[in-house]
Amino acid sequence: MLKIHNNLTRQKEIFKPIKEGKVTMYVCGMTVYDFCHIGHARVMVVFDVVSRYLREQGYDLTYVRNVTDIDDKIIKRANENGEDITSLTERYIVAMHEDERALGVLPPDIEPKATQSMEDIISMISTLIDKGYGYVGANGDIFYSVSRFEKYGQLSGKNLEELQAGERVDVDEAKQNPFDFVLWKMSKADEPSWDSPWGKGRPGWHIECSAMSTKCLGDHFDIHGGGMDLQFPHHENEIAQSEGATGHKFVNFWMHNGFVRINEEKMSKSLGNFFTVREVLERYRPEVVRFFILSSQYRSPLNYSNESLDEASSALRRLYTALRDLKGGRESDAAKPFVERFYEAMNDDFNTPVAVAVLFDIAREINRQKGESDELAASLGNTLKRLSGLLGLLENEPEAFLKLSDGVATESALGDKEIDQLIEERITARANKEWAEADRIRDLLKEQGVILEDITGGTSWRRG
RNA sequence: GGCUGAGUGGCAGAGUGGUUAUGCAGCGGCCUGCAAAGCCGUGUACAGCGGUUCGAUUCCGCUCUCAGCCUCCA
Repeated sequence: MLKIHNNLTRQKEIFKPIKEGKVTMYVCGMTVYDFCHIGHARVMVVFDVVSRYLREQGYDLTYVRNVTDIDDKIIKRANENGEDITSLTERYIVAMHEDERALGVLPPDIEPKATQSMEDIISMISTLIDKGYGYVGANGDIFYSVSRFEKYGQLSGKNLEELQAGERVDVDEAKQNPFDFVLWKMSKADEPSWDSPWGKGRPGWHIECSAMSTKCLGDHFDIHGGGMDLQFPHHENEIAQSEGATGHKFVNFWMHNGFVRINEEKMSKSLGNFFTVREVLERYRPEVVRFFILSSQYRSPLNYSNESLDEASSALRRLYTALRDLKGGRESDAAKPFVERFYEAMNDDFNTPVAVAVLFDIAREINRQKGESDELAASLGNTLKRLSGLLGLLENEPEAFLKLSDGVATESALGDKEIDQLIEERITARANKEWAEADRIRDLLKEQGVILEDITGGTSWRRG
């Protein structure tokens, strides 16, 4: 029985979809004006695992993740580059898809773009105005009147009185209330714009998600996800807009993933302390990054450092080492306790660190069985591969994984053929009990980052 | 200031009212020509102070510390 921590109630609740057997999920995606950083990677990987698991549980899932391709930052960046916003956003959408594929993230079913959803956006704003939630501000922009929406603050646990006490909100004369937010922003002469009943302009940030999610999934859907920082005001505003416009409940389960941190501080564009996915992938293999992300629970903070990535790499090597040299075979009942624990962990709000711990327990059992019962070892190996596959892990060939190293430094070192050649020479030396020569070759390879393992029936190698 | 969340062994990271997380690193042993890998064993961990309890790291209160949101942000 799957339980999900619902941020609307701040507790774990038994997950029950609106329509039996079907799940509808919307995740706030990227604003495409730059490369994705590791924080974005976490959202992608976390909800990729959620979607894989829901499907594995037999649900017919529709997974929507939007692309924000019109916004102030995009306009600013395009101006700085002296290019059209479309050429800017298209370039970064391609880059985002490359990053996703590299990380083994399966694409969402629908990936709507704000610029292609103008009709729905305008229609929702019209409805909001008709229902008295939207008004024309002193500057011509259309605003949402938060005081009209009684439940405003339900998701973030804030109320308007407390918010008034805050000092970080701009006083804008055009608004009736400082917490009112823009639904439609009038464009200046040289800005990209779309026609609307209120004049040429562009949508506010929050309205696009309300419009696209309800368009793709209906007025009421199961899961809405995104980063912690979107909880307020973005998701709060989405609820106000959607429920204001449709008149009924918007989303049942709200899921927010924790931040990636660097030195205990949030990684973000504005702080400038971010690493892009492609920078990290120059140094670590995609699966290592994925393992790193899944080694902590999705709601916890995740501290990024080279040490953590190195550790993820070592840990993954242990799993692949267990899978090495296994024969094929079917899964057996012997795996049952492990399988049960794995599902129990996943059912507990996607507790991937515990699920991963089970993978290590299976690996230990495989290692014990190797030589004892190769059949059982192989069978457990299949279980290990199946379960890790649900996390998008261990999908490479063990030999292939072990023979590659992280980083580019060792790429230019010895090629596989030369390594095999030296190993042959060493095998001959060992056969003649020329230990000094055998050790010389082993040390030589070690200097090149190649570690030998003499196992029964031969010598295998890996890059350390 | 308001509102969240968190403080676990050398590090990372789960979890629990009384019993082994798991991984990385360390130490001892087995295996090995020697290694590597693997297996076995090993570390008096739960921020502090009170309270509830037969018993609390786990529940309650207070204190301290950290992070996040309250402005764009995954």
